[in-house]
Amino acid sequence: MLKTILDNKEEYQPGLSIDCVIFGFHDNQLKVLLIKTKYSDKWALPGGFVPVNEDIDEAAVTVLHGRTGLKGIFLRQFSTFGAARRCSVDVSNAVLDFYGIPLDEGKWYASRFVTVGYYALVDFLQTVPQPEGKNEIVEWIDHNSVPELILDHRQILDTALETLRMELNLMPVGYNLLPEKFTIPELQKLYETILGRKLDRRNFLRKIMAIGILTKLDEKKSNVAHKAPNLYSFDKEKYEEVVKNGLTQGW
Amino acid sequence: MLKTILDNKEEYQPGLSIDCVIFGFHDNQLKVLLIKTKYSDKWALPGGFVPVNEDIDEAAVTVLHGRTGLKGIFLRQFSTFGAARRCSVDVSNAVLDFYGIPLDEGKWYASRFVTVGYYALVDFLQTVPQPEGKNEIVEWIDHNSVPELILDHRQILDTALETLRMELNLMPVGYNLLPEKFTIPELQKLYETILGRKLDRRNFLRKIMAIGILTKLDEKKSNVAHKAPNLYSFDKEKYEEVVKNGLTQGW
DNA sequence: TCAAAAGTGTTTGGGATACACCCATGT
DNA sequence: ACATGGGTGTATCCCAAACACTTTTGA
Repeated sequence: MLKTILDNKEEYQPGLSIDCVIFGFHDNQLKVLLIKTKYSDKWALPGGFVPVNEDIDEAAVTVLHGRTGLKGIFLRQFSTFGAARRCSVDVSNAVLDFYGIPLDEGKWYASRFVTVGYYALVDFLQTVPQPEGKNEIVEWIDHNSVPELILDHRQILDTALETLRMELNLMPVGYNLLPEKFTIPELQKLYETILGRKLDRRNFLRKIMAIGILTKLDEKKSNVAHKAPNLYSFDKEKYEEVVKNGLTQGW
Repeated sequence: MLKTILDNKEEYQPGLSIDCVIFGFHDNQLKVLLIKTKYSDKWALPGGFVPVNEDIDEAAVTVLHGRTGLKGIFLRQFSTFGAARRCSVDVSNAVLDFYGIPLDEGKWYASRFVTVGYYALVDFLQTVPQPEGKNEIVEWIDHNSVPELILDHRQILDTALETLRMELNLMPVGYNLLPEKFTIPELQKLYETILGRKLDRRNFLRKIMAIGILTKLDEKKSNVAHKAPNLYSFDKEKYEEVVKNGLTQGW
């Protein structure tokens, strides 16, 4: 933890951190994985530091894996936040105080930090939130009910969502956010939730099928009220191809 | 310069730099402002370091102003480059050697750096390239004739252009790249150069006029071969409005 | 039998593309 | 006069948006 890092601070890039906005989808809601530590009454994005001989992308993978147990998922750098006053000495000192670390030992941590923002799309059900030790809680929170966050994390979160909305026009989304088998209405809800607006069912079906990444399964969802919707899965091969080549159309 | 920075290294964010891809437009060519230093046979992007109590955006403005003498121009962060091996010890040692700085004094400089990439769009004719001291040359280079660059600067440049192409769909471009009065064919050449493909004259005119940011002047370009083209200027007010609200269409 | 969600086709309008002719000017 | 680039209008096509009825199932 922090103590360990401070004891080995030469092995970490000074003044640089990673923050991850981890999106999941459940109950037709867009969720964000957030952390609540005992030394602050505000929530925070999961983050970490960058080992000096590790790519920042790798460091982001480490953060993600550390909090979700997931690997090989969609992860993308979207912006770097470096306002001079984005770090508050009060906050860092409170943390040092909580751990009983003297201020001079904690100088590395209390200095000005620039943070690189990444966002990830993960499968809610496969995610096992993993708190580091007993001093924190890791939880999925509905993106509409996100409480006050520390520092500029609210801005980081908003920028991530904005970027995701943009990139929805450039790539297909869903492979990492939905279970293997899903229905078209579920996929549509996902798009609607990300975009924050309603889409027409018929037009959505046509567009999403035109991309050619969906396979209609010979199976219907069971145990549902009303008419049972068909199940679909992604054609992984074609999906990857489209991710590589990009989409032409938009939403 | 470097010596001054090293003597005051506590005032700079360690391991963090700014690199600017400065685009200009002249002779129907997209130009990039590059630097050639005496201590390397390769060219480089203009860059700089980040004072600890300055926003990274401000630091980028400083770099830009330092090299071009320009202020208040279009500047945008596009990506952060943090591969572990993007910095070569050989390169930094060569620089230190050139300045006659002992290796131990130059430790700060020779450590691993992460760099934040910004790109700028500036008016070629208003730009006065400003070398720092006698050890460097600052020059506009046609983006098609960019020589080998140091480190990963080639990748940074390519990513910048890619981003610019993307953002052409989201915002109007030209206010900072063209002189006050310009012709439609000039503006079209600019778009063609950025996009790397030809556009239809008639369709271009219709689309660009539909945005509603151009004012047709009662004036024609003089001293030109063939039919004198009309001069236009940007309606600054509407231009800013569209920059704020974004475009809907694409190219 | 009724309410609620799923499945399916057609029409229409606007934007993108393709295309051709006339005009002005310097050589 | 002619070659070169500038200016303008129209037809077409395709994609996106709008829209209504039928089907299935649980309550």
